[in-house]
Amino acid sequence: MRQSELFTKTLKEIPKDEKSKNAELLIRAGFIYKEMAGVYSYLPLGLRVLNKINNIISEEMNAIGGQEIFMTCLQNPEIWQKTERWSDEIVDNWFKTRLKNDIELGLGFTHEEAVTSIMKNHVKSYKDLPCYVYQIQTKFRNELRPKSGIMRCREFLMKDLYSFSRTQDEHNNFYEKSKEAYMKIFTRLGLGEKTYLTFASGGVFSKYSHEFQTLSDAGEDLIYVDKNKKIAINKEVYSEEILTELGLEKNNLIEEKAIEVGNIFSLGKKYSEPLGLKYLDEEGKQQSVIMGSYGIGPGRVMGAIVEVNCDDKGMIWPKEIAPYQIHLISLAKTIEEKERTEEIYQKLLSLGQEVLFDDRENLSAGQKFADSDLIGIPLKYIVSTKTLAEESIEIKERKTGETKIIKIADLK
RNA sequence: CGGAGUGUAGCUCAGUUGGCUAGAGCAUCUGGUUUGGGACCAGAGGGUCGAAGGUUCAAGUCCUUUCACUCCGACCA
Repeated sequence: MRQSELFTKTLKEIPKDEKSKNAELLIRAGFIYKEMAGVYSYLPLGLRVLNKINNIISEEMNAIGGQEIFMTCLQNPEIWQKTERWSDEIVDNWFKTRLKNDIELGLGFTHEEAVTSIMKNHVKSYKDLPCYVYQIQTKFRNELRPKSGIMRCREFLMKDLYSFSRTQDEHNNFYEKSKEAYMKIFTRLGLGEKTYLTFASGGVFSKYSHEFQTLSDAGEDLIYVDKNKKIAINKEVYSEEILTELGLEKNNLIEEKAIEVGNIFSLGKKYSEPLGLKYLDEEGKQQSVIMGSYGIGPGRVMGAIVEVNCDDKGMIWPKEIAPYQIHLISLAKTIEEKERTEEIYQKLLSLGQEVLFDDRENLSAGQKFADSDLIGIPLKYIVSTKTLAEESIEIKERKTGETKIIKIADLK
């Protein structure tokens, strides 16, 4: 991508109506646009990152047997009435709207009811189970107070997987597999070291649920972390009882603020029973399906990555999700130098590299470097009179500032 | 939803006890000089002063209502 053709621009100043680091940097770098509080659009650079996050999540969900679907935002009240989640007294963050004929609809804040209805058409026999479906789709939650930039929105993307199992053992088996898949995802996203499996309140059908919490001062949750055992307890369930249950000692725990980047729940028959999702077992008896739900918010994850990986100059993207791998910065002056820089760009493209090419004219080196630092692409490839004279390119790492010189002929 | 704060150019802000044609920096456009860490000179375009109503000879400024945004708290199935 030629930066001269990229429609987004960078801002020098901090937007007044954003205090969170993630929104400040993402807006300044032109990754996102704030439509209103808790509602953000993704611009080209931001969308590239978001898509890469989604791809990693999809790959890991596919790897444990997930089948991708795409459900609707608009929700039929009938199924939600069956689980008693339609009422505004019980669920206080519904967005609701109306058809022309005045019938009420909802904008989905989660999809247990919807997915269970779909599965009723397809799950009939024990032979159809277990089954795992997921989607990456927009959710709407009428939050009283959106905050923390893109980390707590009224409209946001969510990966939600739903598991359908025959027995509790079968469910538990998948539940454990999902924990591993989640840790793999967060490791690939560059959050592995700071992300802890965290015990949290479970709801009706299990004692605990599990959250994945990334340590950060920008977080909204307080957790107690055992860094050696790589485990944490959310303050909401912290007690003497859980300490003994998990074999943890008070002295080894540190209180930390953290961002909830994922969570997994055992749902039991909470939704399958009221909605009638049943199958016939080997003996021809009807059984209710045992369910689980597994969420990750890709937008929130993107915000968390910015919070955890930035410095006073801007963002620092991990390689696998950077909008581009290489920021080719042209400091060429003469026409001949510009042509040779263009050749380098073409060569990198032909090698299959993802390159943002800063080919903008009449900008000082300082401006280009400052923009590059803000955008946070992992590697700068700097081409100037000096480097061209030596048939070389200077490579500078965004994270460490380390530089090295390579020959143009050695590009790969 | 309770508390606090802020709304003036695309962005960040100034604007005195109400006073004449509402300003600056950044960004944008033109010309020139620059070119390895956010350069400089000259000129130009860009405003329903968040909105509605009111007081006044006169309102960005005072009053009433309202909307939006930020932060703290509550909430987050």
